[in-house]
Amino acid sequence: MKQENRKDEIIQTATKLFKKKGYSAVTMRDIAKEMGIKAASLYNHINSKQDILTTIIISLAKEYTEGIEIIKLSENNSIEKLKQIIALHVKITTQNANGMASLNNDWMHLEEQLEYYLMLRTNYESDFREIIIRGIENNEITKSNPDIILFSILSTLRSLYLWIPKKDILNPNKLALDLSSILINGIKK
Amino acid sequence: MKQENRKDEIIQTATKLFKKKGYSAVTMRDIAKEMGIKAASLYNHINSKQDILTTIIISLAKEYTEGIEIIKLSENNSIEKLKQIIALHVKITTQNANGMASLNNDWMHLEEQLEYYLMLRTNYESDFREIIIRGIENNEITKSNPDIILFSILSTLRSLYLWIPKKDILNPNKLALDLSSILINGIKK
DNA sequence: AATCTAAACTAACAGTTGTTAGTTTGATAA
DNA sequence: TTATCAAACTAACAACTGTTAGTTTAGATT
Repeated sequence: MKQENRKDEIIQTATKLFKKKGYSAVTMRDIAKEMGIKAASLYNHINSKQDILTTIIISLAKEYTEGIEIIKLSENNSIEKLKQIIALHVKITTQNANGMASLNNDWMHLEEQLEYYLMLRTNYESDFREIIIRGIENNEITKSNPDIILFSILSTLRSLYLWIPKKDILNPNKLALDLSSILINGIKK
Repeated sequence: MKQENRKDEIIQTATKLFKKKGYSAVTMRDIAKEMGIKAASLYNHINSKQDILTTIIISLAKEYTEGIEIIKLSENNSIEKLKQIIALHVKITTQNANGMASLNNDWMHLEEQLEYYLMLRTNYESDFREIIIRGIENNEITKSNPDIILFSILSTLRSLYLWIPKKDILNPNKLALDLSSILINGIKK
């Protein structure tokens, strides 16, 4: 039977190169060279370059969707839910920092699955926004434009992929706690 | 004499397309088509595709460098300096949101000027970090890992280009104030 | 020993890429 | 009117792109 782990190697290698130069700038020959084989050989394992990108992005998008679904349905208060969202991003990004680069920067090169991806993203942002709005209503969160709060937190979380791989400053749990403190309580003494 | 504003039109058009699809995915024929001319005609005004990218990125990077230089030398306290940095990002991004996409996502495609760009970026981050560290020493800022504070604020500011163009929610001054409040004081009531 | 098969290979394709060379156009200045 | 010239054009290039077809290799199974 076909060894699925060779396919995974290709996806992993592609993901690494996509982070470095972006999807469009990486050629099939680049990916093959990195693995020590010829470009044509890749097609014994994958269908197309486009398929690689789709695999990377959609699987990550689903992880986020499933994660926030659980948080949304939990009984916690709003601040607690925000902390869970922060931990979710730290966890997924720690596991696959390279893939997060594609999710953030190359989603527009999806073709058949572009619309589906956008739906997942819109839903995710809606769920997130809803948690913030409920927090303001419950007097847990400062009365302020929910979109600016959403944007501010989400931007930081979406950029984690750039920082987490750097000289493994911290373990993921400590990072999630520190981030929660800064994003929720601010930095002013 | 050569009309410099035609060159500016090309750079502006390219910047818009670079934001949409990234530098590598945009062809000279794309840029020309958007302007209603042929690709070869672009070369009456610009030297190369690479030159366009360099112009976009280096001019923005210099704006940030000059901005933080002034803030660094001012007599304000640390919190005030942070507010000035936030206002600087809002101002530059409001003026050229499309260009910020290239600065954030396509800097790795710089060639001759890559090293210079990286120097500017490293210096900018060092100045920013130094302001945070002084703030902690002065008891203005919570004792916490300065790199996480830096990362958290800078990620939000670097993502502004994605949000500012959206349905002009706010005028820049109000946005800068709201952002300062959230980033500095947090969101917890 | 013979067969099978996953996974590599070589060779080639049709289309696209950034760019150059040389030419035409049309408005302005002499 | 004529000359000038910025800025468009057509045509072409060599290199590179994703992908396919057909072949070889080498280890495992019969």
